[in-house]
Formats: sequence, structure tokens, C-alpha cells
Amino acid sequence: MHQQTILIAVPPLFNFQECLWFLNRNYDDCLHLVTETAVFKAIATPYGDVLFQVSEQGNFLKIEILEGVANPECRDFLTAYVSDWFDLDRDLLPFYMQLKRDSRLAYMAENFSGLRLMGISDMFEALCWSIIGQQINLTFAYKMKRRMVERYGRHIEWDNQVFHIFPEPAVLANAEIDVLRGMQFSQKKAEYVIGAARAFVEGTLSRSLIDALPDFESRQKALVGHKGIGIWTANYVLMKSFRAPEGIPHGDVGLLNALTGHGIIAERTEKDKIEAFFRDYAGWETYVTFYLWRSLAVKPLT
DNA sequence: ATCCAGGGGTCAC
DNA sequence: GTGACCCATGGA
Repeated sequence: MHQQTILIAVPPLFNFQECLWFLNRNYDDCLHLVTETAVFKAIATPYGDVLFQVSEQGNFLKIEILEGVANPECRDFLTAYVSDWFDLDRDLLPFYMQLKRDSRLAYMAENFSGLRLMGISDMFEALCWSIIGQQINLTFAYKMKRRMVERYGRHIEWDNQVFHIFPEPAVLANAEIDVLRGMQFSQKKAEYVIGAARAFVEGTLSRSLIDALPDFESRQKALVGHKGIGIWTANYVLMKSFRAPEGIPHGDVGLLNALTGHGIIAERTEKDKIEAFFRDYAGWETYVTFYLWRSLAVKPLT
């Protein structure tokens, strides 16, 4: 019998509740289940599908494997997976130093202390999700994602609940446009998602391909070369999946709203001011973006 | 009804 | 390279 529990030491400036809250917010994400004290998630691994739960135990994150293999290799995989998901290896202190130098955003270092940039380690998932989320409100986007995942993804049943796994590229590559349209995808959006899936199947797009490129600009360019991937989508993927600090989702409505809301810009068109703002946060562009997104959501009183 | 939402493509200049 | 315009579809 393999051990079912893994403990990961938590870094300084880490707040599990903040991370948990962001995973939940008020949206219906079909790819994890958040409770008061834990998050449940099912993923595909090289060792088969696994359902696990992450909670906090003292100064450790505790991963409990609920379904699927728990051999040492898979345990290592899950350890790396969760570390990446919660961005545990990053030292946030320099970021908080910068926030505190910025009178407009200094409060974030206190109010959101310990919030990590929650990632999407599967690049294909990050790409599909960002395509789905283009130009529509998030409530609707989560609804569309759920329909697609329920139709094309595998799942694990446990304790009378269903935990969905994001569909494989090979499955979505054979999806029919009309089926996606029935899920309220626009014609173009259906084409983009299926096109992305086919690119992954054909090998013209992959994590290793992007990883092999020398710098941020070339990675961005390689992504934008595909239909349906503009600057916003490319940078979103680079932010959430590759953790490139420079992956600012330029033009993002939420980002622009937060920038105006904090008095950093007066108009959405003030490109030079936006540039100057991010220059102050060099190396932390995506983190400050993430915290600005966080600031848009009002945390309910508990 | 009207404006908006974590954009992208196309096409003129 | 930049800007105007169109597209698409539900939320509030």
C-alpha cells in the first residue's frame, strides 16, 4: 500500500485561504471544487487519472490522493504539480516591497498578503480557456467551459460527486463545430478551439515547442501566429502556464478597469502611462496584474 | 432596451 | 504599424 498523503512545506508570505478564495470567487469552475478548508481536483497524469485534495496543516500543504495510483513517481508528479499551481517557489518579498513603494497599491501587500498567482499548468487547457474567455463575461465563460468539459473530458466519481478532467487535444480535435455552437460557442470561437486542438495533435503547437524558444518575444510571436490567438490570449497563456513575468494581458478589460479604478490611468487609451506603470513592476508584471484582478472582486464578509 | 464582457480578424491607409 | 469596423452571444 502506497502512502496517500504528501506534505509540502509552505513558503513565507503564503496564505492558503487567499489562494482558495481566488480559486472559488463566485464562479462555477468545473475543474475543481473548493470547500471552506480544501480544494479537490482531478487531473490526468502520466500515471493515470488522479483525484486529490489539498488542504493546510500547520506550515504545510497537505495533498491527499483520493483516487488513482499513489506510487512514488506519481507522488513526485503531484508535488511538482501543486507547487506550480500555487506558485510556491516564488519569493514574494520583492513584489511586496514594490507595492509598498506605490501609494495607490500599497494596501494590497496587506489585504491580499500571501495570495499566489494561481496557474494553469496544462498549456492546452490554459489556451482553450483563454480562447473561451475572449470578450465575454466570466460567468458565461465558465458556463461554456463546463459544457465543453462535461461533453469531451473524462471524469472521476468519488463520494457521490463528479470531478472533471480537461479534455485531451485529440478529443477536441475531432469535436464538431455544430456541437460547440450548441453550447453557445460562436462560430469563430468553435473554430479557434478546434484549431488549437488540431495544432497540438499535429505538433505545430506544444509546450516543448514554446519552451525551446529563447525569449518572451519569440514565444509570444509563436503563439500569436495561430488563428484565434491574439496578444491578450498569448500573454494570458504565458502568464498562467509558463509563468512569464512579462505576460501582461494587454487590453484586458478587467486590468484596464482596475487601472482606472486605482487612478493609475484616466482613460483606457493611455498606453504610455500603462507602460510606465508596468515598468515600475519589472519582473512582477503578471503578479501586479493578478492582484489588480483580485481587487476587482469584492470578498464577501465571512 | 442598452451597454458591457478577463478579444480577434480584416482591411484600409 | 495603426486605427476603424465587424463579429458573436449572454449578463446585468
